[in-house]
Amino acid sequence: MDISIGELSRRAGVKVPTIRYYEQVGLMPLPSRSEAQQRRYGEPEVARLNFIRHARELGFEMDAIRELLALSSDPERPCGDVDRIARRHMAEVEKRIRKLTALRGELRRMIGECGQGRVGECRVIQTLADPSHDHGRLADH
Amino acid sequence: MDISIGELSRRAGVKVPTIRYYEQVGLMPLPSRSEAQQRRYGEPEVARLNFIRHARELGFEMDAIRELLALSSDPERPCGDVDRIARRHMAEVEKRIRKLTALRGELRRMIGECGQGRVGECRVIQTLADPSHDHGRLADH
DNA sequence: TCTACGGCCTCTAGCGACTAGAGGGGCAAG
DNA sequence: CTTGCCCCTCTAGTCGCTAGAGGCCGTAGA
Repeated sequence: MDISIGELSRRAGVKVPTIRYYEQVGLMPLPSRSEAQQRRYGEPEVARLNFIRHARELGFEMDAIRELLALSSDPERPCGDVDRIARRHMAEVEKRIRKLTALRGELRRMIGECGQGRVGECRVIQTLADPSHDHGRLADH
Repeated sequence: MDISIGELSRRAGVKVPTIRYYEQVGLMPLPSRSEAQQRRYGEPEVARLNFIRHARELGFEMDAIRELLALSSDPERPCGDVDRIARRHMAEVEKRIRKLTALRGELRRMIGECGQGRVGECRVIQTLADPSHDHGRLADH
């Protein structure tokens, strides 16, 4: 117990300002304070912050992490909700992969057609200037 | 000629506030104005905005688009720079695809292990709580 | 004793690429 | 005369942080 924010940072692999930010947005609880008003944490906070970091690394959004944290606090609850959140996120990831793969294809084609001549005949520029393409809404990466 | 911002928006497939934003950040030029101070555009602006939209759909960042626009204005220049920008961008896209594919793999494994029991035994929660994983820096999508 | 260092504190602003909203003007049709 | 539509400017919000200013506190070395 009685861990400073710096040590929590080292133990969970999350930067100090990020921890304070998580506190601000309610992902981390308001910690107790030392006499000099410094934050003090314990093992539960280390675990919680590790959970958050790992979920962020897997690309879960903060709202989803909030849900997952709430769900994980009740071990008796059936884990259908957890599963649903994870599947929803995976569907998002797969969508982004499809989108990026399509982009890569078009970029590859475009670059392959560039004959290294002058900009006036450059296929890259011409492709970009051609208004007939439409890839639906602007990309979300 | 003498196209309103609304018609430019329709012709290029870019929302009106976005056009004004592009003007603000210097991607689109300051247009001439009607007597009532409304923006008036011509064909060159339609082409330029289409170029921008298409490049954005391909995921180019605004700085890269600025460069591409500058390069495309000189047809005599050899297009090595254009090619370099496009290749750099494609390398970025490929990096993101690799990252997301790795994430998908881990999500799939995690979800596959969930026995649909209670949260207490849920593999999804356990995997997230396990601090031993480290995927390097937090994901950039 | 002075001073440098490191860690902690709060608060504010910035990133990219928009999007949303407030609050208003002007013009044509019904 | 009112309704609706298009246009204007300006400000603030999105997401998940990150960077910086400015300051406190305690210790260790010269």
